Amino acid sequence: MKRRPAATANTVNGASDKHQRILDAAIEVIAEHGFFHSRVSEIADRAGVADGTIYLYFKNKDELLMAAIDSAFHRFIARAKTALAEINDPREKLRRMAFLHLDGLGSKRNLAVVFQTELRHSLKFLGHFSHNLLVEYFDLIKGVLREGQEAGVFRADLSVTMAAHCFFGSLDEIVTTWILTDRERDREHHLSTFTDSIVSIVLKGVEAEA
Amino acid sequence: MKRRPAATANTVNGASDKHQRILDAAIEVIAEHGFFHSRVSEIADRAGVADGTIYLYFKNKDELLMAAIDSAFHRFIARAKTALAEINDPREKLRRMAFLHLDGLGSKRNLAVVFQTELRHSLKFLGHFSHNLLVEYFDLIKGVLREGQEAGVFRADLSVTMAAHCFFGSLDEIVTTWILTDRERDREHHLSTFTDSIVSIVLKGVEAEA
Amino acid sequence: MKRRPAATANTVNGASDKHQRILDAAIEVIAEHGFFHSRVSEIADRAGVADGTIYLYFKNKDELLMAAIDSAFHRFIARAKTALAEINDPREKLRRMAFLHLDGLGSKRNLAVVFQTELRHSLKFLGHFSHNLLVEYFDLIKGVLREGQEAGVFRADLSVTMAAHCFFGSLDEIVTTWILTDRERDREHHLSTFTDSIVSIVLKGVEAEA
Amino acid sequence: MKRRPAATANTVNGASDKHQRILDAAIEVIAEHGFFHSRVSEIADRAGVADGTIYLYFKNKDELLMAAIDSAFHRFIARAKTALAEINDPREKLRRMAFLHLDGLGSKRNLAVVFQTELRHSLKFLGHFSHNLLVEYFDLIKGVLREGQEAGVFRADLSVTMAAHCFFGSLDEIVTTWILTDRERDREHHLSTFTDSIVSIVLKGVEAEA
DNA sequence: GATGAATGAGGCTTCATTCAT
DNA sequence: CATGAATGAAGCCTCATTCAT
Repeated sequence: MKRRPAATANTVNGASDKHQRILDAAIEVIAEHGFFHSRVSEIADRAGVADGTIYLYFKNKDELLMAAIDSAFHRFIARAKTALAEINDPREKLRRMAFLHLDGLGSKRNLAVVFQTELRHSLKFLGHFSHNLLVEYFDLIKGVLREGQEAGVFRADLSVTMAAHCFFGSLDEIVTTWILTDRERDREHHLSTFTDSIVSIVLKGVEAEA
Repeated sequence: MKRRPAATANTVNGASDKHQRILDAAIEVIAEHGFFHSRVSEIADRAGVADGTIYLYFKNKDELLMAAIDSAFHRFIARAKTALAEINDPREKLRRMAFLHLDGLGSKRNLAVVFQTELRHSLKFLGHFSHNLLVEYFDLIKGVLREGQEAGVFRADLSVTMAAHCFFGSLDEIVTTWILTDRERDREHHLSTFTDSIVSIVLKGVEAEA
Repeated sequence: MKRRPAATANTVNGASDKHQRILDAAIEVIAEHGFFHSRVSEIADRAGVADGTIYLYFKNKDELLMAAIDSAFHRFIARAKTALAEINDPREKLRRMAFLHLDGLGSKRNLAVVFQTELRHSLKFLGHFSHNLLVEYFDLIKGVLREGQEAGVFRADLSVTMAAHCFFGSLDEIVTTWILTDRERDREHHLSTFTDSIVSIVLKGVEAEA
Repeated sequence: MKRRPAATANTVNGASDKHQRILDAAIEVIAEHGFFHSRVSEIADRAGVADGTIYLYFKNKDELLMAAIDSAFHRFIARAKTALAEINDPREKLRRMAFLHLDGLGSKRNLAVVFQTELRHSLKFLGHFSHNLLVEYFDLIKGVLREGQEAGVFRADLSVTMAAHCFFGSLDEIVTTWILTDRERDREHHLSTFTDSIVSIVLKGVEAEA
């Protein structure tokens, strides 16, 4: 493609992957100003490239912002998948997912802000790529729940889908609240601290009677 | 001297409450286009007033949109409060709140769209009124949970705040998924249908051992 | 149409017809800079309106420029039609048309510049309205030629269309040359001065043998 | 030190005359998009060279486009000159010029489009080289007309300049109309078909009485 | 109170041109 | 000589807001 360098061109020699630098800058700017108040020129600035360079890598502003969110989401999910592969006990898997969710977002506030305030936006108003990723994440959760049911450790009488909503919704809600908390000090409570409280409730909700 | 008409001026002679008509139009338009893509002129159109008239009732676009969301949120909460007053059993209260939440949003799709896609936005980027309302809603939930703990029907070992997050988060998540579902047919499942599934999980999660 | 004042709104009370003022300014600017180097902001300036006002009257830059050319062309043709109505002799009609063509453009250099340098452009690359007007002008010429053939004063053996091309082409060529002549003095020869020379040739070319 | 390769450098070993390939590509692109909408990168594409290479052969975009038009115009005139040298009768010369004009453009539609829609533009807004070529073409015509007057076969009472305008203008007008005609079928009438009709009129207009 | 024509600041995007390789 | 990724200036257009009627 003339006038469009391959997205992965410089990835190998790690040197100056503008593509990635632009994506990172975009996440930063979106976190600060929100989707629709993010200016292309500011993203270019932070990525250390000229305004026009953005358009060598992305068709337009919306595609850039979408790509930034998608890309971050993608890496978020990939990490979860890898981590789960090493665990067997469904209850432990669930606990681990909760921890990864809270820790992953808790350690990257910008990313968390974007996920909690802009992701739904992009789902409703922009594109469909993110939607597939969300489905993938849900499938991951549902898979664990199903395993648990088959292993007899999770209640067989409840809808896996509903349980997944409860699990994800609870985590999501905690993160949102954390994001909206302005007080620096409160944030230091490291989001992942809440893992046990949440898991304690949801797990008991889904566990089969002893 | 331009004066801003009292918000309730025409409410009495129900005839032409432009204030409310503008707020309703705003919710509609936000639901369709999102917060930052909503044009003042379109809101004016739908409310059947001139562009300039908007500014007799609201200071600027952001205040109008905030007011629209706040007003809708306010009515949403007021209904919940009223309904709860008639119930005693904490478990029944929780079940009732879940139903009201799902039914209230399930029967006004526009409102639901705004709540699920724009409310966080406004919480993070705009003002603080909605934030207070959200706190109020959470307090309502927490109040019920605390009552339950005192009555010995809810586990005493868990954080009321965390439990509230799980409860609200689960409901919120269901609504979001419903919103993002394009298929007309699926929507007909009336959101409130899911009440029992959700409550079954969360309630068991928070209930004290029999 | 909301947000679009009727094009003829103020025409009656002659006062401040912005629509026309913008069109006139556009012709001026196009004559100076050419179609694609005309800036909307400069047209707005000369018309004494804000940049945004242009867009209350025209959909976009191209539509404005096209409208300017079309409008001028339209008035040019209307004048020719009126004048011809008073004349009977086909030869005299032809002579009159030549004079009007040369005098009309010779007295409005800006208009002439636009017609000779931009009209073909707009015919090929932009829209189709001008094309219809050009056809109309040709029909006017052809009508005169046909009358002359029927009256026996013009050669019956030649294609009216070809003759019309010769007549129009000759005039058009003279105007173009005049336009491209930079020397002020030469221009003072009043374009219409050439009427007789041209008519002498073309008329003899089309006249029936005595 | 970047050096500009001699325009004829590679012409000898006919192999890779980039200079000419760029000029040809330019004519193509201008014909399609018009002068100001032609992109350097598209011309480079079609010439099969990199964008930057253009600047090894031409100072800037305008010079390239001008050169393309000039070069094509030059070859057009050269052919006419050569052909005329073989003919003696002024009337026959005129007829021959008309044929060459119509046939030359009729067989290269792209070239014709550029001549009819962009040449005036470049004359008015760009440079002066083409202007000299146009003068040369006119001198060619005027020379023939003067010969004819001296030989007593053309009217002595008319301005050679005016007659030249009529001759050129008539041909030019036919070509323009042909260009603007979209219908493939009509074009197949081979522009040169019109030679006799045109010559019949103009020649009679300029011929001396028998 | 109500109107809606007018305003003009601000941002996305294009594309001619450069220069390190 | 040739490349093509990168640059950054420049301009069209939108739309929140004002104010004369």
